[in-house]
Order: sequence, then structure tokens, then C-alpha cells
Amino acid sequence: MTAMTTGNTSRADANRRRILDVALAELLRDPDASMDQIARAAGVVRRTVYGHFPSREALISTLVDGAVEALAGADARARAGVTDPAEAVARSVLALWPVADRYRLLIALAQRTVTVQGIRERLAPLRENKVRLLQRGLDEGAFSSPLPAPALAYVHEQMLFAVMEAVNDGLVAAEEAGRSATVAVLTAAGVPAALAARLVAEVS
Amino acid sequence: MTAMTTGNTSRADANRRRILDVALAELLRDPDASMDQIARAAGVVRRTVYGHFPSREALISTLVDGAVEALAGADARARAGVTDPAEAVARSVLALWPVADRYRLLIALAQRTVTVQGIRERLAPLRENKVRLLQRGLDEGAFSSPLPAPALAYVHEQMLFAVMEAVNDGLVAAEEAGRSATVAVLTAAGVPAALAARLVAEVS
DNA sequence: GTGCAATTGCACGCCATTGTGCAAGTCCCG
DNA sequence: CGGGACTTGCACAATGGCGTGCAATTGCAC
Repeated sequence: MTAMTTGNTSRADANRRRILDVALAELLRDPDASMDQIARAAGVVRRTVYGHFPSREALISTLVDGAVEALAGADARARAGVTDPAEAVARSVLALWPVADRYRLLIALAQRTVTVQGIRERLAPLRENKVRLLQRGLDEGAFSSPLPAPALAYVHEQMLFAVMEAVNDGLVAAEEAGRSATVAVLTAAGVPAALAARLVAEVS
Repeated sequence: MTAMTTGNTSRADANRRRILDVALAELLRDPDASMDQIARAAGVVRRTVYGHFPSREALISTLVDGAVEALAGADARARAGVTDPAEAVARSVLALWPVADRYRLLIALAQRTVTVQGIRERLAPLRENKVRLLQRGLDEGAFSSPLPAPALAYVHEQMLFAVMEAVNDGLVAAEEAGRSATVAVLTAAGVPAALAARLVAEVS
């Protein structure tokens, strides 16, 4: 059992992956889900989870690492070589949307003050990129808001969360959600609604 | 001790009030704050809290009741006799802002799936009013959004939460926050930024 | 000042959860 | 068909929270 650290059997690998997958879903449903709930949902006994992850903290931390990597990657790829702030935001949000949806749990966890050490910290670089982009847009007059760029970044994040909730509650169609959210975010940044809609239509 | 239910001594009343106040602050800092944390913060022993509230649930429920009442009252008063949708939203948000800030804990609690029975339910009437207002604005062309009115309501709520966070983190000045948040909300609803700013300046 | 309500300071019992230990299984690779 | 990696099924100790009981104490009001 201690040898699981080498973890190279197919069975063990599959289990580990499934535990992570299920944990994501389960923690999304309830951020306080116990190890037992997660284990059962993964079709495994609690003891087995501890074979793969030394602690609850470690399990969540692994989840966070994966999420941060996926988010940062998607954002970087989407914005590569784009100079227009509005278009950059549009591409970024469109690309981030599915990833953020999958890892939505993080947003929920990051909102709670008491959680895994440093979720916010690990997301900070990503956020800083966004703040810089927004600042540039405000400076160039592409955006317009009474809020300073960092606050606007908060607002954008929360807006995504809100739209995800709306999808969850059946208020918005899943296929449309990404585009709608992007238009909404641009609009909130002061881009005229018509322009935002056109831009998103072109880009996606 | 059982007689505390009649609760008419000034001392008991003061304590009860202080417990509620402190609980609000403490639960805001950490939604999972224990009864002991709350009691200590209120300068009282845990046992005393149970003298005033039969359970943790009851304590929070009392908090929720107060919040819902305050919010509903402020909203109704602010919108009385206002017909223009944009102006109604502006007045509503401006009036709701300080109350929502005080009871911000609720938003945090309402976001968590597992909490006190029916926070969402008790806030539902307030939300429905807002949805109707947004719908009317969309119909009349005052607002513009790819999101349906109920989803837009979610977005507005989350935006307020985001701005409160921004204030908390020192990104926005507290005195400006209410107006800024209102402009941001109107902008997100598709009201041109300049118009939103002017409207808020007139109204506040 | 005295009396009564309120508060305190223990004492419980209960329950959920976390993390570990260990022996007996099970599965699959070679 | 072995044999080693993985899993299971207990059992355990340690926290830590909730809600309650009761005797002793405090403090306000009258």
C-alpha cells in the first residue's frame, strides 16, 4: 500500500484520475464534501483515497494545480499576438469559459476566506495579466468604467460565476453561455452593446 | 436561565443585540465560524449564546430575517413611483448598497449550496421584483443584453459582491463605491457608460 | 440591600471527520 | 499461475463542533 507512491500500474492510475475527476464534481456540489463522500462517489473506499493523496489538503491542492495550469494555458494561447484590448478580452473570455466552467469549484473555494492555503496566490499571475489588459483598454479609451482596473477584474470574474450559475439553473442555454458571457463582460467594461455583440460574433 | 425567553432585561437585550452584531461580522470573516468564536468575539461565553438562540441555525436564521427585511424595505422605498427602468435600477442599487454591504454575509452564505434552509427562498421575492424590472427595461429598449432578465439579475448581484470585495481590498474608496457599483451595473445592463454616469450623478 | 433574571463555568454525551495501522483480500502482468 | 502492486475492511486515536444540565455567581432594578 505504501508503494502506491510510485503509482505506475494502470489500475492505480485510472483510480487516481477518477478520484480527481469525481472530487472536482463533488466539491463543486458541496465545498465541504468529506473524504468519504468523495471516495464513495468515486466508487472507492476512503482508505484508498489516502493511498493516493496524503491528506484532504493535498487532494484539493492537486486539483488547484491542474486548474491553474489549464486556465493560464488557455488564456495565454487565446491572447497570443492580439493587440486590440476589446478583442483580447473577447478571445480570452471565450477561451477561458469552458475551462473555468470545469474548474468552477475553484472560484467557489477562492471566495471563501478559509480554504486551501493560497488559492488566490496561485491565481494571482493570471489575474495580474487581466488587470494589465483592462488598464490598457481603459487608457486607450476602448473601455470605460468608474471602477479601477483591478476592481473591474473582480467584477469580470464574478460575472462569469453568475452566468455559470444561470446555466446551472437552466436560465441560459449551455451552447450560448460562453458567447453571452463574453458580450456581457465586454459590455460591463463599457464597450457599447452592439459593438460587443459584433466583435464576439466575428471572433468566435 | 430558561427564563431568558421572556428576555426583557436591558442587559439581556443588549447582549442579544451585540451577539447578533458580532455574529454578522464574524460570519462574514468566516462563514464556518463556530458558536465559540462568535461568543468570544461578543465578549460572552458560548453557553450564553445558547441562552438567546436555541441553535446555530436559529442564530443565523435571525440574521437572515433581519437582512431580508432591511433589503426589501430599502428596495421598495427607493423605487416607489419611479417608472423609468434605468432610473429605477439606479435608485434601487444606490439604496440597496449600504444595506447589502452590511449584510454581505448573506450573499456569501446564499452562494454556498449547503447552508441554512432557504436563504434563497426568502430572498426570492426581492429577486423577482428585480427580474421584472430588468425585463421591462429590456422590452422597452432601455437595456440591452444577450442574457435573459433572470440571468442578468444573477449578474447584477454578483457584481455588487465583486465591488464589495474590491472595497474590502482597498481597491475602491468606500464613499465612491455605491455610485461606482451603480454605474457598473447599469453599464452591464447595456446602458451607455456616459448616460449611466450622468443618471447616477443626477439621482444621488 | 435584596431578589431575580441573566450569566458563567464547568460537566457531560453525541456525532462527524481526519489520518493511520494492519491483515486479508483482489487484480493483473509477465 | 505465481507474486507484487493495489485495494479493501476493519479498528483506532484525536479533534472539534454542537447542544444540554446544573450549581454557583454576578449585576440591575426596585
